[in-house]
Amino acid sequence: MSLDADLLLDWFADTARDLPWRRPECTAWGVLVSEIMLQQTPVARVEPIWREWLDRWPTPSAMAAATQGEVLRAWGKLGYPRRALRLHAAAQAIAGQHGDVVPDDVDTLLALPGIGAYTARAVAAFAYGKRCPVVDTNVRRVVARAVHGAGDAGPPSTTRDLRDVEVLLPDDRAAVYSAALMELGALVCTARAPRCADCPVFADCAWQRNGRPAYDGPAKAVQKFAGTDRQVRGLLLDVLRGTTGPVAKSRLDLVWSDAGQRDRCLHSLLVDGLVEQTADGLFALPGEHSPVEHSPVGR
DNA sequence: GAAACGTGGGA
DNA sequence: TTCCCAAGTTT
Repeated sequence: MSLDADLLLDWFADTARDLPWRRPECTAWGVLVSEIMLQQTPVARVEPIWREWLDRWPTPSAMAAATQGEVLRAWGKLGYPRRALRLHAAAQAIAGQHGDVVPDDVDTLLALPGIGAYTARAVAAFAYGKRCPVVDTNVRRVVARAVHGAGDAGPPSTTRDLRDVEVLLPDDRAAVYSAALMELGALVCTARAPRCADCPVFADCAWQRNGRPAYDGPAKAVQKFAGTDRQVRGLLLDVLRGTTGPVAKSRLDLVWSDAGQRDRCLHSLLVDGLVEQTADGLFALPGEHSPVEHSPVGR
């Protein structure tokens, strides 16, 4: 059983959001930037930052010439700032080794930093029209329901997930079909309270035929945030983003009362390359000041 | 395969 | 207010 491609494509043509990275004039670089930003981050928060980035850095080589600190500041509060560092590194690799052209094949894309199974195929499909399965959380949910008749997707398995979608892809317009599958999951077949009355493939849906059973897979782990290192790292980085020059450790000490956790987080940020210690012992975003050579983190 | 990794909005 | 969730990748 499969999902009617014509119904889905017609629905997509009528209903899809007019997102800037879907416009025909958007470059492959614009698509890549959008895909990295959209990893775990909602469209509404990505769109304004994406516009700033494409205005400021319209090509991989333009971004490659920026410092890491500039990139991290421009990333702002999108979250998971290592994505910004990896995108910067990817831009340098594309500029230096691929003639400033975003690669169009999945394996070459996979070799770039920050690009995994989803993003590589999303770029190949959406920027270059390749016929390859593009599987994100939306697609996994749509397939779990409409094809397998389950209440929701179980734990991810890249091999199985790719195969599940591969067999659904039509021979032509496969890239648009993938975009439509994602859009369906984002707008109609949502995690909570799906809008089945508006679904273009309602008639094909195995979950409906099954009597809409509840999800019966293993419980999904809920991520805590308050009090975690993730929160503390975010607070530390936010200080450095908001200042022009390097800051003293005493300034960073103000963001969290637990000294042990605070120092552990600062150290991990240094290890991750998100923060640098300057020659005079201050702390700053990387790439904008002469860094200390050998002795990290004083106390 | 599990855990770590930011942030904010909607229910 | 608390909890869930949002176009994942890396180790």
